[in-house]
Amino acid sequence: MGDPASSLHLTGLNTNQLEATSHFEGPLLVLAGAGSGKTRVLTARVCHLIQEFGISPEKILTVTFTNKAAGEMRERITKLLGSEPIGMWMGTFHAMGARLLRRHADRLGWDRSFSIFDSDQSLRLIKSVQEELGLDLKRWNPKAIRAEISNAKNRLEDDKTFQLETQSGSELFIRTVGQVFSAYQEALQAQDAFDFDDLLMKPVELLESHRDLLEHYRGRFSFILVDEYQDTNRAQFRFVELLARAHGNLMVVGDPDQSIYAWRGADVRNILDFETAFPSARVVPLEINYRSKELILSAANAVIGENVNRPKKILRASRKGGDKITLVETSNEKDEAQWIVSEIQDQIHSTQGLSICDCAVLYRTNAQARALEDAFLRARMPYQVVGGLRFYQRREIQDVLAYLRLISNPKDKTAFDRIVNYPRRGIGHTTRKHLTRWAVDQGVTMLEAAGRADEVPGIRTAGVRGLKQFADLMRRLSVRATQATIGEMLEGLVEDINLIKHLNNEGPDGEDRVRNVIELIAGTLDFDATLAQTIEPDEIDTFTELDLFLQEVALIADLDGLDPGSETVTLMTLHNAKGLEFSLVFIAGLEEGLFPLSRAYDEADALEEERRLFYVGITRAEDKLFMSWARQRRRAGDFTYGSLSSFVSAIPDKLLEYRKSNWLSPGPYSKPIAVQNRGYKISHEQDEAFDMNQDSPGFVLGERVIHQTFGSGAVIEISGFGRDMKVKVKFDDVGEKKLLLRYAGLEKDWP
DNA sequence: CCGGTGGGTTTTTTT
DNA sequence: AACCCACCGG
Ligand SMILES: Nc1ncnc2c1ncn2[C@@H]1O[C@H](COP(=O)(O)OP(=O)(O)OP(=O)(O)O)[C@@H](O)[C@H]1O
Repeated sequence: MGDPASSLHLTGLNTNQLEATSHFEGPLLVLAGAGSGKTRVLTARVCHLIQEFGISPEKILTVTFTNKAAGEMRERITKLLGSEPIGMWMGTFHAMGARLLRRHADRLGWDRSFSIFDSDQSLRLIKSVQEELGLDLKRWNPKAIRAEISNAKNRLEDDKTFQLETQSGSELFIRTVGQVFSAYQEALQAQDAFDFDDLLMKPVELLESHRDLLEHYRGRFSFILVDEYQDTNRAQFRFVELLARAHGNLMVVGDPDQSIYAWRGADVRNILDFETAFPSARVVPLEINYRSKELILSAANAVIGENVNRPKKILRASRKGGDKITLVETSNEKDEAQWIVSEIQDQIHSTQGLSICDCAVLYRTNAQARALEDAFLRARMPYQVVGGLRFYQRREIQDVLAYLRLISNPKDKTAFDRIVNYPRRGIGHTTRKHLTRWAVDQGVTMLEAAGRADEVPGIRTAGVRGLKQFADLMRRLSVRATQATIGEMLEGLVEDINLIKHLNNEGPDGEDRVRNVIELIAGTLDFDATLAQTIEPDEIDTFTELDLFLQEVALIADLDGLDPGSETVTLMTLHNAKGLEFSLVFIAGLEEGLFPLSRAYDEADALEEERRLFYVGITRAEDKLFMSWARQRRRAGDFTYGSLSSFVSAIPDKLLEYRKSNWLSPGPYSKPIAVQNRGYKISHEQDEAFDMNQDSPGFVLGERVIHQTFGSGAVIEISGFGRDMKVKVKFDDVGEKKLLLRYAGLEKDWP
């Protein structure tokens, strides 16, 4: 045992926190509310295991929600211990899965330099599979199919299981998904690729089907810790269970009230039933919130108390008092954004030591960031947006990365398809068709076929030239890849294909794109695989730097880009805010229909999840919380008229301070509302929205209707009202669909 | 083969 | 409003 005086990680912990931290063997559940120190305890326990119980770091596996969280935790641990926990595996489930697969993918029939497809690439592949199967993209929404496949994988159902379970009695849509699923999975394997969900599902398959590996990793990871356990799905549970079942040294930490990912397969029962799954579990509650002022916490508790479906738990504030929560009514989203910006300015001026990096603006949908950004730009206040369109998802970045992927994995047909004609090489639809057919016949990769384009029947000379040119280029790049660093390679690539010039010729957005590409190169110049923490010292030679670079890039999450030290206000969705804390928090867009989102009205579970999201938002605030809503908001082209979110009514009046924006409470210098609003055109749809009942045909349950694409069917459910009115129709051919009445263009079907 | 145009669809949250 | 796709003329 270490010297107690050196046990830095224990200082300041309360009794329960200490109990959890010093727990040694056997299952441990820390189920506690927001800001009670769950993450801190988990960090401390890792230190304790190493320092007090003498556990070697390489025996420990810690799963966090983001890579960023993993990095920060590693840093904290290093500080607390005075040395780095070398050999410890720490990261997201996806990163751990990828790491495992890098080592053993060959056992499943994949090459170890497999590609990882992000959701965009999955979608592309699904579309191309659909095309091959002759499934119309309009009628069978590829995104819906992707979601269905993704959910299945998160339930650990592979294509065969899925088909078996849905073969009989299922609607046509589901059976179609099954069909696409199989072809999609086949295509993935054919090009040595895994999608995001495979990174969770395949490791389970790997461990279940290979006893020796299971034994090995069970022995290796004698202690397993999982943060944010309330948002794990079935595949993740199984992964943990496989490794931890035998020794039971599993610590999970979470808060059922912060479960906000059920929509992507997370199952809160994982944490609720933990004691059933691991009967000998010790349970430690944490009941003191150290983050938020008492007043904020009271509001949070009142809000979450409205949820029926939850285990009650205690959460008391250690920080007494606090300012009232400011609730501000604004005229529209611009007004709201301006109000927020000027309030931040006021607060910074009036509060000693407060910096703009202590401020965060949270919202329900990414689209809301636009108006906020405008306001911040105009006020010249620095800000950073987390999420939205990611850097690595931008077209020009993906184009460049596709070149790298194809070098790393020549079978990656999705990458090939993306870049074979970018920049233009005169290769079109027909050429591709011939080439694909020939490649399949000969059993060679597309790249090899391109190199032998002159042998392929049916391709015109221009096409042959283009293909050979492309194959040559790739050959040169591959040679260079063996000698140069990634940064150097990228520089060479950009030069070889004249990318900068091409982008500049593209018009107004070109300059931005050029800047992005240059930023990418700059970022790769100092990429160091050993620092990427993805390999063990003895494996360095087994993986190429390129593979690891691509892997890291594929797994980057929105939040990983967040720079907490920089002098900026942070703008992000409520989902991204989970686990973070800020002195000042603004929750924007608190309108009925936006937050909670109108789509959540139909199901009680969905509405409760929205409410938990609100709870997460409120509990991010340390000192002061602001909430705002707008009477009028532009959403996707047309106007919506909102009222204050019903969520707010759960907060006792005495905790709130009501305010109005300048536009709404005209001071001596502000213009009257009527003048301000004149800029907005009153559209026709707006009137429609107001008297939907008169303008749109009223449908009744059981009524027969006809839809342009889906054909005829019967109305089986009606929900929502006004512009949000929805009908569920059971179509004769495509099964059940929920449609937004104002888009659907349904007609009555008179017999 | 390419680029422009126009029509139709979409609106949630993310590893 | 923005995006994606299909179609058409050069
Ligand atoms: N015993 C303690 N004394 C003082 N401060 C503490 C104590 N325990 C935790 N804190 C502080 O409380 C804040 C919240 O801790 P932490 O993030 O670990 O909570 P959490 O339960 O993981 O929160 P959430 O569920 O909201 O993510 C942190 O700023 C942490 O430093």
